[in-house]
Amino acid sequence: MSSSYLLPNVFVDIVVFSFINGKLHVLLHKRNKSPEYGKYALPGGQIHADKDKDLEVTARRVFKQKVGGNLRYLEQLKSFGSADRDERGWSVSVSYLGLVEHYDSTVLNDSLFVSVEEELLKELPFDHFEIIQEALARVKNKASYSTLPVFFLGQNFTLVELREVYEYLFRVSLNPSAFRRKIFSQDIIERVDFEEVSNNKKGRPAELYRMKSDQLHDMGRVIMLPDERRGG
Amino acid sequence: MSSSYLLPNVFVDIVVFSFINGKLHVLLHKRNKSPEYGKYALPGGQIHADKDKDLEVTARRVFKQKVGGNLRYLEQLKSFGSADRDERGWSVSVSYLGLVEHYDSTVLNDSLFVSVEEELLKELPFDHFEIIQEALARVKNKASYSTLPVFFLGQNFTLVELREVYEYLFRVSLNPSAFRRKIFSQDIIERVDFEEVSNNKKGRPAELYRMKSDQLHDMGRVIMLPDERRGG
DNA sequence: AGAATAGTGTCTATAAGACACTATAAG
DNA sequence: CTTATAGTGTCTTATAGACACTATTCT
Repeated sequence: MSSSYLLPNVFVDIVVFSFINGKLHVLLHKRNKSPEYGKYALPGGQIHADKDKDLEVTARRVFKQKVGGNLRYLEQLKSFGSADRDERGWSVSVSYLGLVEHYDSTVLNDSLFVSVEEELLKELPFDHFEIIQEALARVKNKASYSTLPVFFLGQNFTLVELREVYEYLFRVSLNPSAFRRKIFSQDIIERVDFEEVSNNKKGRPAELYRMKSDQLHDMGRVIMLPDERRGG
Repeated sequence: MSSSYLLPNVFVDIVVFSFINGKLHVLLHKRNKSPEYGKYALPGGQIHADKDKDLEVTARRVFKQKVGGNLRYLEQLKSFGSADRDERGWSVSVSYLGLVEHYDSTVLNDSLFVSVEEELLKELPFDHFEIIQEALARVKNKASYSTLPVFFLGQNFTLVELREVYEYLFRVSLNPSAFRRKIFSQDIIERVDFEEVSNNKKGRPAELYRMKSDQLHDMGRVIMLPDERRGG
């Protein structure tokens, strides 16, 4: 029966990634409660039984309250539950993966974006480093066969911008010609005609594109990964 | 703080698939508690805070206690949590996906295997039908680019058996020649030399193979799916 | 004009699909 | 020998990588 066993604490934590200055960043939030009071950690919270219809609602509410901004993409990542991940006892973290568009500043509210390559992430409280690694693996895996990276960009984007996200994620240099062919062979993006200039740089200005629908789209395989894919 | 909000009930439920008589089956277990006492549902249970180190241990314990047998594969599927999935109030089901080898019988203990095409699955308690659909999607997705289907088969298997699992999952007819080429182009299986006969059927007996390691292996893409892949 | 960046055309290499062919068993 | 099933060889087709070429902007 439901009362015969100790109930674990349940939290919903969110790994929010953004692509800033050519590198992937993860959003951390300063804790306002003990334990680990005042330290930076993944934004998270508990279920409000009266307000939250389901887990995704909890995730969106936590993001809105603690961080704010426009979540371009959200999916459940994985649940982490064990006797020792939290000093208060058995707990479960239902973690979500969110993607947001590039922000000019790297600081907002009590939150900040930190490069995922930052060594200090290993010092995060609880198992939040492990959760971030899982989220990174998910992003790479999904990017390898889908248009996931468009959610790092604005509504309109250039093919060069899109290609650079893939190139960063997989540490490869993609052939511009093959990349365009791959993208166009699917019926997923369309030209934004009006106002086609995009840059304040030199050189030929790039054409602007946008997704035909805001959905994740399978592309079969964007690039060949040497030996990396794995799924959760 | 941990005490300021109502704690949801947390369950661990397992979707166990097996490939029996050419069709995918899911394992159901007769409930020995209310609610839904005596009805069939996914095998599941609660966390034993003293015995269970983490969620996967809980899943394996539940499987062992309620069903028993050799779990060839286990991975976390997804967590389902909402205010109304269980009449007792807010609850979270951390669900797992398990694969077992074909059983001769379809009945054991208080469990039985039911074809995933069975209409009656829609009548399962809670959101168990939805969980099964999610598990099915995961299996198909993962099978489309990996050797996941070997976990439906025994230690040794023939290429025809393996191909038939793929063919069933994707409702396609795969080219035997192309299939062999694909499998052998990866360095993942090896001949079992001794005792190479495999059948009591007519025709040329098939060669036996086994995985070189018991790990899931990425194959890039086994077949082209028309438009189906999606990930969780 | 020259530099810088964006986009195209085309050859080649690789892998998948089609399908006819050979191989090994039972009756 | 016939039938049934397993496995091979090879032609064709689709797609990815390489890379030279054209296009458009700025100074």
